[in-house]
Amino acid sequence: MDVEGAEPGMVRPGGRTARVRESVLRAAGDALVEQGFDRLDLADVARRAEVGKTTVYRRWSSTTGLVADLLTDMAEQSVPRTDTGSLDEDLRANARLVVRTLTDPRQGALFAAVIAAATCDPRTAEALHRFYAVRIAEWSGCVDAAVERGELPAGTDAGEVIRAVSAPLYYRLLASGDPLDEAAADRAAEAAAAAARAGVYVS
Amino acid sequence: MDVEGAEPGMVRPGGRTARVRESVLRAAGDALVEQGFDRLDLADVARRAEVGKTTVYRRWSSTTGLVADLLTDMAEQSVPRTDTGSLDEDLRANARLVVRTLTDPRQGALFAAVIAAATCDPRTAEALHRFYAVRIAEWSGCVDAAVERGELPAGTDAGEVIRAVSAPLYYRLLASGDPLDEAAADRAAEAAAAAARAGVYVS
DNA sequence: ATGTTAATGGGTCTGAAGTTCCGTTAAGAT
DNA sequence: ATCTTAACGGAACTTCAGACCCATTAACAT
Repeated sequence: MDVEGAEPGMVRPGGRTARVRESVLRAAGDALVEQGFDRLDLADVARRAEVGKTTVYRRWSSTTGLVADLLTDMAEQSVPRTDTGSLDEDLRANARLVVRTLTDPRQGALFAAVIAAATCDPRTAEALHRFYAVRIAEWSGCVDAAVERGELPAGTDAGEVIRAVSAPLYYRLLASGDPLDEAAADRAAEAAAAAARAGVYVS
Repeated sequence: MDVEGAEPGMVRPGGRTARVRESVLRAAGDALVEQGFDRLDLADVARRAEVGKTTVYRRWSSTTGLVADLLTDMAEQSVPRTDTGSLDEDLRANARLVVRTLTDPRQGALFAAVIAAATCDPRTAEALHRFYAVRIAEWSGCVDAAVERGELPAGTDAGEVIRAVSAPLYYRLLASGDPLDEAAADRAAEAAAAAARAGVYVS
C-alpha cells in the first residue's frame, strides 16, 4: 500500500512512532523553558529526546512546527474547572489558576515561548487559538450557570467573560511586566464580573 | 582619551553614528514586519540599511538587542492622546487607536514581533515594559480627569484602567485570535469603564 | 509467524549565520 | 586647520543549523 503525500507518522502511528513523539515533545518543552523560543534548536531537542536528528527534522521540519504540535498536545490535557456556585468565586478561582500557571517557572516560560512562536507562524498561531478555545469553552460553564441563577443578564457571552478574566494577566506577562500576584488575579476577576453584571458582554 | 568598557556609539554619537543607527533601526523594523522575529537576520538588516555587517554585529550583537534598541526608539515617538471631556469617549478613542494600530499591517506585525522578542530576552523585555509605561502614563490623564469630575471614585488607579482597555485587545492579538474590530474596541472600553465605576481599580 | 515497507538513525555535506582582522573614514577635541 | 582615535566596512575565516543518503529497525497487514 503506498500512501503518497501523507505526513510521516500518519500511516504507522503506534509503538515507536508514538514513543518518539512523546519523547520529542517533552524535550521540546524542556528546551523552550530553559533556552527560550529564539534559541530552540531541533538538533538539541533530538539529543535531549535521545532520538535521531533526522527524525525531528523530517517529522516537524521547523521550530514553529514543533511548537504547533506541542500546543496540540497541551490542548488535549484538560484541567477541570471549579464550580462553587458563585460567579465571583468561580472567576477568582479561574484567575488565580491562570496566575499560578503563568508564574510557575516551567509553565510560565513555556507559555511565553509558545506565544512567541505563534507570532512567527500562522499554523502555530492556529494551534494556539485552538488551545485557548478549548480552555475557554471548559470554563464558560460557570458563566452560563451564573446566567441561569440570574446573577448575570440573559444573553451574556460566556466566552467573553472568561477571556476578560485572563486578558489583564496575559497583558502583564507579555506587555507591561507588572507583577502577577494574587491581588492582580482577584482584581481581574472582579473587573470581569463587574463588567458582566453591567451588561457589557451581552451579545 | 581612552574610554574602556563603553559601548560603541557612546563616545561619538553624532554624525555618521546617528545616521547608521537610524538607518539600521528602520531596516530592522522592515525586516521584522516582512519576515517575523524568528527569521530576523542581522546580515540581512545590514544589507537593507546599506551598512557594514560588522557594524550591526558590533553595536547590537544579537537580534534581541537590536529589537530592544528599536523599542527604546519607539518609546520616544509619543502619540498625543484625546481629551473629549467624557471618560467613555476617551477610553473608546484609546481602544480604537489600539485596534487601528494592531490591525495595521505594518504596526501590527511589528508589535507582535517585538513582543515575541521580549519573551526571549530580559533586556528586551525591560525595554518593552518601559515602552508601555510611557504609553500608559500618557493616557492616564483622561482617567485622572474623570476622577476630578466625579465620574470615577477617588483613589482610582489610572494606569490600571488604561491597561484594562488594552488588555483584551492584546489578548485577541496574541492568544485567542478573535477578531480585532471596532466592536471589540468599544466593548473593551465599556468593560474598563464599568469596572472602574464599580470601584475595582481603587487602590 | 512472515513479509512489506513506514519510520528511524547515523554519517556526511553545504550554505549561511556570526566572528575576527585590519585598513579606511570621519567625529570631536585642540 | 590639524590631530587623535572612535566607529565603520570589506574580506577572510569558523562554526553549525539543517538537508541528504542509505542502511537498519519495527509497525501493521496477511
